[in-house]
Parts: sequence; C-alpha cells; structure tokens
Amino acid sequence: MQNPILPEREIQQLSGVIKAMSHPLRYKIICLLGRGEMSMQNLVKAINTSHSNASQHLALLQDSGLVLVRRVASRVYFRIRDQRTLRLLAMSHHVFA
Amino acid sequence: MQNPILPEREIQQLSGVIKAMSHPLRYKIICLLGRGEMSMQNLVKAINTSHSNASQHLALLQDSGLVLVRRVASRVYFRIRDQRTLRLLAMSHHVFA
DNA sequence: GAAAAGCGTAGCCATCAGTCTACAGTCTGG
DNA sequence: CCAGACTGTAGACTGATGGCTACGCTTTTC
Repeated sequence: MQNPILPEREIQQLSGVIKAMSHPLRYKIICLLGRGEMSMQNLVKAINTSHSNASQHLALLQDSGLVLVRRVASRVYFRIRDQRTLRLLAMSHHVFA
Repeated sequence: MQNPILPEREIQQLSGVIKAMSHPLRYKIICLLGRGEMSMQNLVKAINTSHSNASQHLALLQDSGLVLVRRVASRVYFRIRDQRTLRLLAMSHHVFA
C-alpha cells in the first residue's frame, strides 16, 4: 500500500499489462478463464465473435503474459497464468461497479 | 474472489475504467496523486510533458471518474477520488512487476 | 487597465488498435 | 491420400488515440 515513485520502465510495463486487460473482449476472456481452462472453440462461442478476432485478442493476452496456452493436437486451450490476475479483476469490480 | 459472468454493461464500464489507467502518463499521474493532492503546475513538471497534454489526460481521468478536481482562483488541484484505486495500482505492481 | 500567468480546448496530423476477409498451416477421420 | 475441422496470420479498412500548435478565457499582478 505504499506509493513509491516508480521507475520509468516499470511504469511502461505495468500500464502495458493493464492495457491488455482494458478491452471489453479481453476483460471478458479473463473473466471466463477465471473459471478454468477453456478451448478456443468454447471461447469463441462464449464471447460471440469471429475466431479470427478471438485469436488475435488471445495472442495479445499471451504476449502480455496474462494467459498461457496448451496445445493438444489441433486444438488449443487457454488458462490464466497468475491467479492473482483474477483478484485484480475482482477488485476492479468491487471498486468501480 | 468469485467470478460471476458479468453482464455486458459492467464489462464495458470496468474495461473502460481500466483503459483510463492504461496509459503510462495517466498511470504515473495516479501514482503521483496517491501521495496527495497536486496542482496542475507540479503535475506538469513531475510527468515532464506539455501542460496541454497533461490537461487532456487529466480531463480523461476526470471523465472516467478516477480523479477529482478543485479550483482555487486560476489554479486547479487534482486528487484521487477513491483511495481503493491506489490499492488496485499497488496490486498490479505486486503481481506484474 | 495592460500584461502575464494558468488552464482548457479546437484543429490538425501521425500512429495505433480493432475488425473483417481471405488464405495458409496443422491435425483428424475416413 | 483427401476432405473437413481448427487455428493462426497477412492485408486492408476504419475509427480511436495521442501529441502538437495556436488560440481563448479567467485570474493575478503591476
């Protein structure tokens, strides 16, 4: 709960991660993955978009380090990398909803 | 720590607030305001940008409800609206830094 | 009252982000 | 091997975002 003046690099990194969560679809994806691993197919259905669109958002979530991927044959399964990410979402919901 | 499927409106709202925090300058502004109220002048110096640029980011932070403003004569002072916002930042730092 | 300081905003431009279509690659089932 | 399912990516388009300059408004100072 302290509030140090952060170095520039951390500012960039942290705002970057937050930005990755700041899109409605990505926010929803993280919410969904909070309930457990999901396949690409189920995610596409759940968030109601094209598989291309979902694929790109999920790639961004991987790049930002929020989501991990597991491949089984031709299918991919996604899951949250760090469960604390969910606590972050829960807190955002608690504060701003 | 539950993870309900949120209604669309809340998804939009929450991702919107998070988006407001996702820019490096705005992230830094919130960090700075976490230490207490600051004048526009001091903010401009602290984040090292033009006053025009700072003004626009601060306007966005006001619109998103994260920051409150107080006017004294020709000067303006900004402060965090909800201290829990800082806890959110602190947690993001704790998780991702 | 005139000049200067402090802020906000409009207009412009460059860049980025989000979405779609189309296509390519990989795997499965027959 | 072939058809089809599943996924990733390249290219193009559109809208949003970020930054600057210039200007206008209010307040202070002299």
